[in-house]
Amino acid sequence: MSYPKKLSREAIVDVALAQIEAHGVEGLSMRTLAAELGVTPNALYRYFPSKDELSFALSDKAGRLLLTALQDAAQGRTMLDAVRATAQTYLHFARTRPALYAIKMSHCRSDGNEPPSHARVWDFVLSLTDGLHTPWDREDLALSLWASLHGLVELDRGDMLDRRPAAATLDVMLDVMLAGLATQATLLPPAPPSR
Amino acid sequence: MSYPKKLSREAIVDVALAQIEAHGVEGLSMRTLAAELGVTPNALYRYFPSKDELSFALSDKAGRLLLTALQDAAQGRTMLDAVRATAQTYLHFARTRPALYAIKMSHCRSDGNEPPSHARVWDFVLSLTDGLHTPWDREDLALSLWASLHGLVELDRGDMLDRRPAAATLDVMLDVMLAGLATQATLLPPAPPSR
DNA sequence: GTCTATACTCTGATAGAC
DNA sequence: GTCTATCAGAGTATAGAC
Repeated sequence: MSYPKKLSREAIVDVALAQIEAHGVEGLSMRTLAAELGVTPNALYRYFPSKDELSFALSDKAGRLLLTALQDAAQGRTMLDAVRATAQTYLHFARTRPALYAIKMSHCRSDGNEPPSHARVWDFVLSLTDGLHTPWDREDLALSLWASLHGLVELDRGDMLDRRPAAATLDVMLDVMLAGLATQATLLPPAPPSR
Repeated sequence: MSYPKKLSREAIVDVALAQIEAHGVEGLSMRTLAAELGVTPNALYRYFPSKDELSFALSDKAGRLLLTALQDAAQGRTMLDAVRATAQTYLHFARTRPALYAIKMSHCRSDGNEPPSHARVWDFVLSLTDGLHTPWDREDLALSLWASLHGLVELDRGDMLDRRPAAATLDVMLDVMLAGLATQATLLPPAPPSR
């Protein structure tokens, strides 16, 4: 046939991810992406109805990469250690792959149904508090942890940390939060396997 | 002369702020802004060399509004109460004026010298821990608080709170952090005046 | 069904006339 | 100090070639 298939959703996503890691999230354009793929811009629209839909797919893929990193960090650790290791890995991921992290977080706003990878990351963060009994709501605790991590990442990205190393501030943040948790925790059982 | 003066930096900033509050940060364009001011787009470039410089000025003004709100909330309270009230006001400001908050936070990245209002907000947050003695670094503690607040705001904005009310999660977050602080605090003196 | 060609509208930004 | 004219680049809709 005359127009052999050149594209696929996977190929587009892969090249797009490479493009945002190389030139930032803002540096992704349908035109340069198409050029990189050796195709005219509108060919992409056979696979993604809009740039937003493409970004959604990128967010999903980035979320899966983040989830894997977090799971690896937590595996085989007791709960408190798992929280620390996960938090450090979260910060490290966001610092070393900022564009990936940014697109993962920038497209979670659901239009109806949540992105699968986003839900799975959230489930994982929530699972970090499995078996922890406190007067506080577990979801609120997990959200507090996540918010603190995300906020630190964002302040770091915006150079708002007053030239301090993010990792040191993270240590203090975790010290305070875990000390606060310990004041009310009635049970800290051995870690269930995280994966 | 043929072209009498119609504009000023203040007038441009005011109309631009109204525009982003009405249509979001993305909804601000030099063209619609100029139209609103009854002027052609390029007239604005006499006052701001680029859109980025304008955004910088908007960020600064928004930062001053936020600072005032936080100072009012803390005034006359003891330290722990001031922290809670400030945090709640911070969240409220970000939720009720999301575009203002977004532009305040999106242009803190300094190209050399920090924006004045950003520095003043940071000084204020830092001052909340005045007189608090713990083994932890005061700047790290203040940054942890700020990061947690900012993160919560961002998760809320992105609909990532799993349909929970942000204010309730904030309460838990503060409970945990303040409990953690209390385990190590050797001195919690009466509040110095916050303004 | 897959891709190309053309074109429309929007954006931020520049050059030079009045 | 503001105007007109213009540019380059973005997303994307439509029509048509194969």
